[in-house]
Amino acid sequence: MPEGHLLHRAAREISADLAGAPVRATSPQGRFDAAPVDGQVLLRTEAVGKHLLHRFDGLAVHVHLGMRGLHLRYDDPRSPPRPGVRLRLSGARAAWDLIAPSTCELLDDAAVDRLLAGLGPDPLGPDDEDEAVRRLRSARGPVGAALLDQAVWAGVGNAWRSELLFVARLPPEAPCADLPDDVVRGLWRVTRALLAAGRDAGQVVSDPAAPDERWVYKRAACRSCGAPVRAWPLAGRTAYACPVEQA
DNA sequence: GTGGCATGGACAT
DNA sequence: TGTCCCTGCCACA
Repeated sequence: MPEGHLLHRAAREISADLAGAPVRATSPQGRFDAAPVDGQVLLRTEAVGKHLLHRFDGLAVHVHLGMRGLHLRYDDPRSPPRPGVRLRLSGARAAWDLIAPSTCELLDDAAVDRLLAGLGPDPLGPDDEDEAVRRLRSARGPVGAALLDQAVWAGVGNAWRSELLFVARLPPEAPCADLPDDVVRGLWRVTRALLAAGRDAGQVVSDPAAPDERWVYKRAACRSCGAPVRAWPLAGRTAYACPVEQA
């Protein structure tokens, strides 16, 4: 379930467990060469959008979970890994296993810079509101496509797309170019607030008063007004919207 | 037990 | 736009 808020949560937890000390880095599965960082001090683990970076001196392990990847944490760093673990990072307090990522690779600092250069502002990163607004308003096509474009805003995925656009009462097919500046600012601010709540809760939170509920995502009826939710493919993924409140 | 789908993205077409 | 990918979950049988 890897949208940006969960990567930020993982980064926070991995850093708390492992950063500041040498880590053991292995690939039980054998599909990743962990030797260059094995025994090195993990400076920090950070998330940028949906990307995770384990930072070592001059080198980083870049992880992207894709749709199916996951992390497993073990209190006992000696716990045997399950089959298929691509990367295990272990320290004195815990072990973190990476399973089925779409990307797990070593990057030098220049390659990290290139990666980051391709990403838009992260709602869970430094608040770069003017740049965020500029990128969204200048995106081509509908706002529902722009929100999934990681070069526009980095970290929003399909569940957030539907929920954020509902909260902002915007129809997903509204052209970005037509959105007033203050509307986009409002969307950015609610995105920052809700993703932060989601990071802290470990799940999508689109209504802080009811953190387990969704407004429209994968629902048959709008949680607010009860109208039948509209679901259709938009930018390659299923979009959900209320036909009444997001008209 | 099996098949379809998915909170992702790269790549071919 | 379609397809594939080191999975997990669900519905269904």
